[in-house]
Amino acid sequence: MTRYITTTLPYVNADPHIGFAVEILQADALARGWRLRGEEVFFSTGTDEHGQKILQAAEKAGKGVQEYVDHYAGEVQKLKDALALSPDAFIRTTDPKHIAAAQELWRRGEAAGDIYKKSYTGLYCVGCEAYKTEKELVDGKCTVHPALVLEEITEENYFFKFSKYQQQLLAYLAREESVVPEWRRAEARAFVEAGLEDFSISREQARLSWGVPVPGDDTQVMYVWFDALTNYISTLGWPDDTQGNFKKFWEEGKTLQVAGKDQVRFQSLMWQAMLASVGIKMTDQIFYHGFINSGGQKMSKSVGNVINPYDLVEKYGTDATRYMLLRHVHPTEDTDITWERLDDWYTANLVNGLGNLVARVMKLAETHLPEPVAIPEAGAFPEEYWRTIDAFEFHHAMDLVWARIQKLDERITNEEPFKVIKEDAPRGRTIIAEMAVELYWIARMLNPFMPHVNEVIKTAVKENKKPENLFPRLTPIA
RNA sequence: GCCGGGGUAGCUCAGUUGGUUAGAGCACAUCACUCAUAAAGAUGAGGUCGGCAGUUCGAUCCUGCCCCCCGGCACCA
Repeated sequence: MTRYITTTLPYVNADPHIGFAVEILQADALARGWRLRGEEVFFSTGTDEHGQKILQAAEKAGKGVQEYVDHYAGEVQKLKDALALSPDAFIRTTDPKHIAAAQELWRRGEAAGDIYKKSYTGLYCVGCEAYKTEKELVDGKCTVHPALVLEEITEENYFFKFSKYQQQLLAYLAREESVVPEWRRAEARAFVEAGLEDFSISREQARLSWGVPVPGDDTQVMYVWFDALTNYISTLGWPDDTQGNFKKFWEEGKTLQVAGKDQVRFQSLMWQAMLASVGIKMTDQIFYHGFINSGGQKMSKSVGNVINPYDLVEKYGTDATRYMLLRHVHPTEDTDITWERLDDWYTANLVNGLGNLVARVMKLAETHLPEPVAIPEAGAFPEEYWRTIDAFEFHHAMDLVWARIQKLDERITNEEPFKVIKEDAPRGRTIIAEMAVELYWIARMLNPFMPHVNEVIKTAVKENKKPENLFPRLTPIA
């Protein structure tokens, strides 16, 4: 089976957020896990670069908008090395091919009779040069420009016939697999059952200049997310599909989107309706992760509790960061992360746990085994291991690994090979060899989660050589 | 108000699609110190699984009611 995995695209008006790091790591772990099982995977991610907010942020930073988005797109792309990601494609919504795809999707939606013009009335802030929703206002004023009076403006926009797809969406959501976790599917259903209103998908060019032009109407620009959602198929080469990736991975493969819990409406409803409109298969499965908080609050600059992915990598290293964000962040619930907890996990599970185990086993092996042990055949992972990965239970998959780590530690304590070797050398060597093989197994199971550590341990066992410390101890601050 | 999530060891959190001893890390106590990252290991103690009632041979897990915390209730993505 071929598989397609994609994340949502981060909006490039800030540095990469830890929440996105979690999302892309989950996607990466799945991609690596499924490849390990022998499946063909296409893993895509990228950046969302249009919209008035980005234009304003660029102006505020005193940069040209293209220069600005190039910079942040670069920051996101740096995550690939920092987090050891394995994407097959990186799509930017400013790519000409993507823009052409978004316009083609529009034309086909229009041809299907699902796009029409209607007047839209909203509260417009001249200072922000943007419409404001009631929720964004405090005392009826724009929070950024409280001195200005909001203008009620009416303009003609294009709308998408969302309401037409109520029944199709309900049928889609009836499939158990369509939304994970289960209760989010119920949420989505309740929303659809309550009735759907058509939504606007364009703005006047005069008010939203940084976006994809509406085909055949120079005065209008696509509203950001109509353009952004198209990325999931434009990255595969739709509509031309000269390389056949769209056919292979979207039409014939199993498609999976990974997104944050606030995305249900956009990904499972609006985007699916858009696909239905143009006659493209709906996404097979969408997995929604929870959010990361710190110290009981949302991370924010003003609170000063922001922990960003690059901080983690700098302090703990790439694989340790992957470990912590995949094992200790609950896949679907919100998780609270503090530096104290991170240090705790790092020391307990990696320094004292995995790292120390590798050191003690490989020291014994290197000292007492005349030659490397025979490496076990590939394949034959425990059933439970695949079950947890397929169910997006990354923390449980790793619990299985750590249970084996503890068992091996226990065995060393109980069987005392370092003592046995002195009294009965052949038996001592047998015990140590078995332990080296078990260590190799542990490494193999770490492949989707800690790709570098996976390699280092396997190499150590194959060469019968104790490696450098995998996880240096944190130096306590006096 | 409606919908949803959470309330599990001193702390931070997993888990249980009802079934003999509910798990991890930290902290604490004990053992060991010969293999291992000047520090790793093992063992143990510690929980009326938010409260009350019900269903059941049996409920932390199901049902009802109640209390506390958090999130959502459409064009910010």
